[in-house]
Amino acid sequence: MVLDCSPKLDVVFHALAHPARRAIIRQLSGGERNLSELASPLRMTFPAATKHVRVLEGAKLVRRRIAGRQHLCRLHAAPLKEAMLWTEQFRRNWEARFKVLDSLLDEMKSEEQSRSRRR
Amino acid sequence: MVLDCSPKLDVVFHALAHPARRAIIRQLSGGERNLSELASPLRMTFPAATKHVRVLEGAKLVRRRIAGRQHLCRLHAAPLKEAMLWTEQFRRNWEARFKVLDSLLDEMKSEEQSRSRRR
DNA sequence: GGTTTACTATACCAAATGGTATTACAATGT
DNA sequence: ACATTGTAATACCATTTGGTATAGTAAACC
Repeated sequence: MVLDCSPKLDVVFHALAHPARRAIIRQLSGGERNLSELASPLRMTFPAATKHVRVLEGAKLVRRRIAGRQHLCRLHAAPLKEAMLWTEQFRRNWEARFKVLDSLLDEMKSEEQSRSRRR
Repeated sequence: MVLDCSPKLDVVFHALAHPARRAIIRQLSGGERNLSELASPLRMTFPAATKHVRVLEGAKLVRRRIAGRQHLCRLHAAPLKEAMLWTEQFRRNWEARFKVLDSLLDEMKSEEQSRSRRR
């Protein structure tokens, strides 16, 4: 079970709670970018933009490698998965036909398991 | 496409970025609760707890109805779905076998389309 | 060598956040 | 009538957040 008190979830959800940081994530989903490339589409100063990148690094959503004078960032989306798993727990609360979906989910799960057994 | 600049996502992700609020959501996923019930398991004063409930109401995640002197809260999980849809966009970035999944997704999409054409 | 270029660091600010304590009020129980 | 319960409202506090301006460093270029 995904615990509510996970400090990871705190920082991940907080990192996602700002449009600039979500825009950065979207940019990085297209591949590696340096800080200038990430900052330029944002309507703020460069230092402000790099602060947002630091927040994303704190949430382990972004990793940075230094190449000469450029700082190249890449997305590490694994924490997003954990965030989604927490959210997923409440799917039945927004899904009207949740019984149908639950059975479908179970079906897919068992199918997945039998597939991995065959491997 | 789910836009990064949606103010809804801001407030929803922010609402999720606190363990107390996630605990409240989990409690409410089990059904209606009044404020005292929500506050008692949280390690904080009552006013602090009700502030968190207000934040959740601001994110449209919680609705309140007043019955006598009790304020009964219920979960309205729909905004969680939107948050998950945004996150879902980056599934391929954490999923190793994303090509397999993408083709599966396309398959489901075209199946869905042909179903809606038949309707 | 000197000038861009890419980025960091620091200081500073206003506003929001997360909490407390306290007071007040209305509905309920005895 | 009175005490208790469930909640609101206010004031207050420390800390964090999101931004700016400015100065500084280090690599690349002419």
